Amino acid sequence: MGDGSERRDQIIVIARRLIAARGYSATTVRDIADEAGILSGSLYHHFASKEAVLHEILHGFQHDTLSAFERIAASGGSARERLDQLIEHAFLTIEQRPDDVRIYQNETGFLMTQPGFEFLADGAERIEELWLEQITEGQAAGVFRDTIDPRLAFRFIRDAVWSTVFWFRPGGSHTAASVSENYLDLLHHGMLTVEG
Amino acid sequence: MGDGSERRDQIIVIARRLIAARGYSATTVRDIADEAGILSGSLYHHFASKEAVLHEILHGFQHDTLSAFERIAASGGSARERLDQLIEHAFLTIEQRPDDVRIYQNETGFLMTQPGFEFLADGAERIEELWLEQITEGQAAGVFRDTIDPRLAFRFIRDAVWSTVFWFRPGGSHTAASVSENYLDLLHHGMLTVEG
Amino acid sequence: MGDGSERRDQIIVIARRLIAARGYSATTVRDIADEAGILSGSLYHHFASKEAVLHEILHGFQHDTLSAFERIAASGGSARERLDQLIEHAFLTIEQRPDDVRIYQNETGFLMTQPGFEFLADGAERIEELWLEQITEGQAAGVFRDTIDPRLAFRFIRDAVWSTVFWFRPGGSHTAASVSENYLDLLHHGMLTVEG
Amino acid sequence: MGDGSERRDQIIVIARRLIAARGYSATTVRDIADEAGILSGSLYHHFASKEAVLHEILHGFQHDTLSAFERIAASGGSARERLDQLIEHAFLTIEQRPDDVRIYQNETGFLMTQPGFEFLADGAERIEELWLEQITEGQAAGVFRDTIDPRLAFRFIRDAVWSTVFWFRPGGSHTAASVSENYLDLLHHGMLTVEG
DNA sequence: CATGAATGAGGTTTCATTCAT
DNA sequence: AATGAATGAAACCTCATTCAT
Repeated sequence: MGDGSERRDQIIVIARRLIAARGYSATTVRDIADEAGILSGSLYHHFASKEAVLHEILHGFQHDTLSAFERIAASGGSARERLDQLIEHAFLTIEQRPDDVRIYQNETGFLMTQPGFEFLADGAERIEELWLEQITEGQAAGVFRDTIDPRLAFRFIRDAVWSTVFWFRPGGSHTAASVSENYLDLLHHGMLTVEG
Repeated sequence: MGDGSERRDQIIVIARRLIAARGYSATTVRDIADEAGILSGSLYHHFASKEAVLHEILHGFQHDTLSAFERIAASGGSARERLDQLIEHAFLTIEQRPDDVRIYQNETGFLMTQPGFEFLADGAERIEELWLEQITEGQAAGVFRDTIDPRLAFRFIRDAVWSTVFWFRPGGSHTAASVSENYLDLLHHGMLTVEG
Repeated sequence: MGDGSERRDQIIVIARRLIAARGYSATTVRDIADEAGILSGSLYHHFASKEAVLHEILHGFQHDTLSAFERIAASGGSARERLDQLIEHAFLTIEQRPDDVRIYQNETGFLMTQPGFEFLADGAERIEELWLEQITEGQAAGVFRDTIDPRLAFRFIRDAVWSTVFWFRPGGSHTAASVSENYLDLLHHGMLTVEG
Repeated sequence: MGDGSERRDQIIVIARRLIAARGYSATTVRDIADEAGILSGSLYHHFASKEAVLHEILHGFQHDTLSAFERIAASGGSARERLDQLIEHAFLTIEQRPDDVRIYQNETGFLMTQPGFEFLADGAERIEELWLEQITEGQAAGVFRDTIDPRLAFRFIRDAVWSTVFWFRPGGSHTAASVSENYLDLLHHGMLTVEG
């Protein structure tokens, strides 16, 4: 178990879609097996448990996201550029892997304390570190205003960005890029005009 | 059924706490009844179903929140002042009724399409109208920058604000008021300094 | 318990209608109480149990029916006239007390062996005696053909007659009297014409 | 689900016996599972619901009965012969499948209006057509007396015949054949002697 | 690899009944 | 004579999981 057979991959793909749409606890092993064209018991040849499927989805997603964030945080440029890139990458991820993001957003809160899912808390902490670095560095450099608590700023940004996954639908009046651009504009300059 | 007896209220209070903590589908009727000191079947003397408990919690919460928003939207002052008050009221609500907010945030997405819960979509739409009015009015008045799509702005704000319920813990280094203040500062002026 | 208060009578009337329509076990104490405008628990001021209501309905009905049959069996006239009268009385009862008949037909089979409902078997036996008397007497008198087992004849007649309660609807193309007349015609002369 | 495994068949056999004896609503899923030597939940591996078991029993029975009736109605001979054969087949069915007949007699009235059981009303109507054809044809041919409403005649016959299932016990003083013979004698010639 | 059958625990709900007030 | 709250048993059903074949 752990090697990537075709069936295995197929099951993950199906599970991802269903769990994203209905939630983990409302998605049954049988739902997944049905769509894969096998019996629910047969699913246990590929995964040790229902939780193991969720584990694999979340672990894979967090690994990829964290890697990308590490890469950006270690890249050249200014703190402001790096923060922008982190945000842009998040919007890109929402566009490319919306189901993963939805699952992450929905299930992570409850799971973080569950045995076997400690990696979620660790990853969340590491992500916070990486983003915070940019904010505090930018404040130190005088490019970000320092009247705002950087921890709060991080959370405001993180939540606004990732939550878009629940309402953004490609094919509407906005692309992921235009949503990203709008958000960065708002974040950079705020809502008020100079006169306001 | 529908009027408020003492037991009924007590059950609602318990259910609110448990559902906020574990999620609706992971909270069992027995969990609720156990904490109320009655048998699970006895709960059906007070409520027609498990769903009816959730309905009452969400309906009550949405009613109160919407009323407050309507009042603010209809009050005097500038669009900017009203938007600030909407946001401040949201933070206040998070402080005073965190369980209601958590349930609303967690369960509303799936429930909105379920029969009997249409009021959730209606309410969400009305809230969007009320907030949008302030944003577009502020943009028309030249007090809010108009390079940002007002719909996107609304959603960015809404999600950032309400999501704080998942991490804000009173008694830490921040009060609800200071979180609110920080958010308004960030929203008004953005992250960048004038030089940045 | 046992005296006839107004509420008591009202409950019996309601129960009769509901049990006839849905069956005893599918009719709940709450169904009955609801229609009576009281709470289900309050019903126990008037009756010791749900079964007691059924008992009263069936006992009363059987008493009345048996009395009438006894009276007819003891009346003057020929055996044939008395058998006709028994049958006519049954059709009359179906017209006047259809709910009682339906309940009797539906529930008696299972109940007959239940403690407290032994009177049903006793009454059924007595009724069989009374009807059989007429048949055997008629056969002895040479007015009824004696190639038919009188016990079988009784049951064929009884079942055909009482079963009409399940399909006869007054206000249609037949009255209870015309149904009765048709049945007696068929019973007396059979289906075949003299040539047939 | 729908094909016939051994366990499935075994469950049907058990359910048939229990439902015939106690009635559908008084027979529990556990009763059935207990006799099959499995847990009540395991029954749902074979059937979607308790109702589905009943559906299968009734549908199968109605199908077989209707087929036989159609065959007889389409066979050669006179209307009188065909009516006799219909009646004889009914008595044969009572002897061979008494549980099916009992269930059909007991549950059909209430079920006919329930979703999923519309076939019961359709079948009952088709059966009425088939039997009526013989009666009206016989009347037209002058072999059946035409003073009797054929619809009433059908119902009198149907009810008398099928109701025997509730009292006929093989091994007593009568066989199914002798009961059938007695009924046909009564139906053909009526009770009265020529002198009567 | 998959099936088919089963487990066992637990879920929501129903319902006749009791009883203090 | 009725209420309102509760009981306790049992109902139907779900679901993750196991395992012999």
